[in-house]
Amino acid sequence: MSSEALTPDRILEATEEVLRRYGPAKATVVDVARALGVSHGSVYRHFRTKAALREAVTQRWLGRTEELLAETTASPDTGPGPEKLRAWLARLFDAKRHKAGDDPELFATYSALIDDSSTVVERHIDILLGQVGRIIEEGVQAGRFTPADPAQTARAVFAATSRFHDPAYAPVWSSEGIEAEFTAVTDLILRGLRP
Amino acid sequence: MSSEALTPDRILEATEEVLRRYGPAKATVVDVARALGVSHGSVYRHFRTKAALREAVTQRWLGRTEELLAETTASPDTGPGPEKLRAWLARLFDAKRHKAGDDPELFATYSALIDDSSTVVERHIDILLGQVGRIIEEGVQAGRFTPADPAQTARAVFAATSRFHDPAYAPVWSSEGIEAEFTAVTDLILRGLRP
DNA sequence: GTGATGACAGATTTCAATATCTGTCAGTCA
DNA sequence: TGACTGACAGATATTGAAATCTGTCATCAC
Repeated sequence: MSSEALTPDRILEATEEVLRRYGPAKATVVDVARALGVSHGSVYRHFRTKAALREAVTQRWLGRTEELLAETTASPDTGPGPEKLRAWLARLFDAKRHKAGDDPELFATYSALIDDSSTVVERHIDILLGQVGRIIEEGVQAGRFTPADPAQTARAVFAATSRFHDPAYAPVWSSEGIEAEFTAVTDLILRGLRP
Repeated sequence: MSSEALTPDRILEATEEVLRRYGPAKATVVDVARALGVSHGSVYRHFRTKAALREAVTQRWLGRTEELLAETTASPDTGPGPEKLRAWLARLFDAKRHKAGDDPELFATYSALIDDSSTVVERHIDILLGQVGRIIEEGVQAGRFTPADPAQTARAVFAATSRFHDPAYAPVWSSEGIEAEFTAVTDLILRGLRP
């Protein structure tokens, strides 16, 4: 029926659209197939299970944030160490907050998907931890951070800022003093990292 | 029927027992009344709604942790500032971890109750924040912490250690490197607080 | 009069019948 | 030949009728 070949990418595009429309509870593989004008059997040719399809679309969503933050990680515009780490954390918080605030339903949808895609989430966190680790390493080499194991420190920084990136806390991201709280926590961490 | 007078305390005792037996989804006011050998109308004489009963039993549960930590807060055994704050955070983590690990079902039960007792939880957090604030104040006065607004700093410390006291993270409290992670985060925070 | 009861209305939950969905695969079509 | 289809079995979700629960209150017992 369709003029274009059926590719994993087109299926993911359609899945996103169907999830946006029906939400995670109601979206079915049949819906996705219908949106593409094919039978659901064809979708199963590209994704072995519905869970695999959901994971792929979740990975894609998380990947966008990873790419955005990779820019900050690689950018030479912000100085090494404290400036870059602060910028990175602020950008992560900002990205999450906008995802949650701009389209709460879609955010809730992906939060639900995330709850049963633990492998994908672990991969995502590993990538973010890698970025933080590199920023810390750079800061240590520039003499702006006290020397310490970058991976371990990255984990601590990430854990200490959970409140500002873990979707479980999304409800408080729009509350009154959240910006001040973010600044207070970030300041505390950066003070803890200085030589 | 019963030999003793029906008091709020006896009702809370029975409610805890019923919750332990049936879980939060199945426990009914009728069950509580049956456990006490009275009609459910009598329970409503002491608690206006089932929600009020649940909140009271939740408050009681959280209160036990508050009392435990108040000991550490008031104790002169640990030195002021870093030592006391570290001891307090460790004890909080320990208390939560044991609650979660020793009786996972009961912990899940109270976690569910907590989800719809936001007022009670806010009060609980305020009390804990007050304790941390006092420890910080004491530390500042002893010259062991850098001067700063104690309430604001307490909030930051509490937020930065969420991973080790928020029930949402209970699943990771029994994982491999959690102790090392706790130490890393605590070290980072204490470094950030020093003068 | 104080404290407890249990019948009751409306709200909520349970349960089983019914419908829909997932994942497979033999067969179709170009 | 290789992408695609659609009928199918077993699993999961929906639905609505029946059962249970919450919260009230007229009445009872001491």
